[in-house]
Amino acid sequence: MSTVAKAISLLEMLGRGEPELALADLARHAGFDKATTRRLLLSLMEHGLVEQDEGTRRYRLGAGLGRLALMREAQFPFLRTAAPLVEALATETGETVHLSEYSRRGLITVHVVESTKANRVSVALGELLPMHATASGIAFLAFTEDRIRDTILAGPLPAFTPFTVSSAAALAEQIAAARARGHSIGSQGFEEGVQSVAAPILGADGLAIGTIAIAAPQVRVLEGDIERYGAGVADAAHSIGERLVGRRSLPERRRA
Amino acid sequence: MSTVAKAISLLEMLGRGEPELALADLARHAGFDKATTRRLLLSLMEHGLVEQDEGTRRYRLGAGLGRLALMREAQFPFLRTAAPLVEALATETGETVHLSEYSRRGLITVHVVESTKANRVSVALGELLPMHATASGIAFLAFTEDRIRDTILAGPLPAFTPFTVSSAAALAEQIAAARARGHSIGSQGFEEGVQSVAAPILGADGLAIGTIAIAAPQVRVLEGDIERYGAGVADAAHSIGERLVGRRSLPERRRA
DNA sequence: AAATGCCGTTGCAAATAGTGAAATGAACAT
DNA sequence: ATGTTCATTTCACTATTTGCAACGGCATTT
Repeated sequence: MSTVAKAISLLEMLGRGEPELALADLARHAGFDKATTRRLLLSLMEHGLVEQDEGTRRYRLGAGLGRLALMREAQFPFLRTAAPLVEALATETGETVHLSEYSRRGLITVHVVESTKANRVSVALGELLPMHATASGIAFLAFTEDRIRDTILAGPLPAFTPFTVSSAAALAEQIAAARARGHSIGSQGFEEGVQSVAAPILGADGLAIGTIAIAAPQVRVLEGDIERYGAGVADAAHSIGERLVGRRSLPERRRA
Repeated sequence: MSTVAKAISLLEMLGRGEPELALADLARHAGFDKATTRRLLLSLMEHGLVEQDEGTRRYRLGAGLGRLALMREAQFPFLRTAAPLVEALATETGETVHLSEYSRRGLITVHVVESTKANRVSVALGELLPMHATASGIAFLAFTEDRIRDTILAGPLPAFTPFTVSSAAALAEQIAAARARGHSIGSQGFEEGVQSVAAPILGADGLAIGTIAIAAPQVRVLEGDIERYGAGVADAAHSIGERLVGRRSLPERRRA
């Protein structure tokens, strides 16, 4: 395991769970020596990625992360571009709408507008969505490179509910259906009683860079809603993709 | 230089300037070997902190940074708490209001609401504000630990304009005045023709964790405005501090 | 078309940086 | 007071990281 990987795993550990962690806890959970852990944290603190409470000596994520995230957003305004469409769709449907972006580790929930109804689906910001068990994941897989899709199909497919699609064959089928349809349909794959619909947001190369999804309590999803929602997410995803590609300040690619 | 520090310096390099950089450029600017640079980038990519364009093979900041930043914001909701107050102050004054948070490297601009007037002050999101040359910096230094203040006073004080306070003695005086007044006043220290006023946002321990500032073109600042703005930022900063400390979901500290 | 230059990628020996056990000291609980 | 827990420091050891050099692909130039 590379030193950099260790440092990053500490960051993730600090992100998940308690707002502040003590050195000993971090070392124990990470499986590193206390001395090692501290040196890594010191390096991270040096650059503002981690902060230490002066009083309790405990560690937390630092403001430098926000800075890097802001700079990325300035270079590639995914959230700023997509947020208005997410909000519009939420208003239109009255259900929870969430936006996610692809990263190596999975789909990251970057924006959520929750339904105003009492019985609603809640999605945590920053949550990592499993590729095989969510509508967003399926929608993404349907429009990504073969390499990524194959990796998921080959890997483990843990079941989160009794309804999770956990065979590679069944998953491949769902992906193919989503590709043909333009949007995916997820039924209680990640959380019981939740029905969702998602569409891929395509980048300049025609591959998915994220997804937009509607999630609703199953009991509220009536005849025809799925189709309406499907059209809704597909439209929104399309608009986001177009705005993103148009606004791109990136120099043109070599190969298109 | 630790490996982790090298990796982070690559992140910062990717953040500053061009949205995407080639391996050779990164290696050249960072002063690392091409092979080393690539291996570091590979580690960062593994965790989603960096992404690579499939076509051009160039690197950019990754979505994983946004994830970590979101998790931090969930644990310590600085932006969410402060943003409404920033907006209110901007509406009230009609001038640009910006919010910054302390990090090891300096004050990070995390939120900006620009004036709607044509002649206005623009502040870039994610920008690092120099401690000695901005109203925000002075306000922060006036309410932080001696250690941090002394480090700045001992360090270099580069002049950004002919008006930048660049002697330690003069700076110490400004800091003392700001502490007595409760807010700081900056006059063309960072950018010519810009007048600004800032107040520190205090954390649970009574030390500054960030600042809120109003920045206006000097020509528009009339008799009495400085005092009004000073009271405005001080009030806003106070409200933010109280909400932040109150809402804190952190366990109580050992030492108060 | 052949050649040149640039870039990303890979392999390998040398060396630097990272590692872990143990000791120290400070804070807290009993 | 005493014992326990935790952060911090030290130091010899080892493994990871490093940089050179060579390779192959791609684009532009001769």
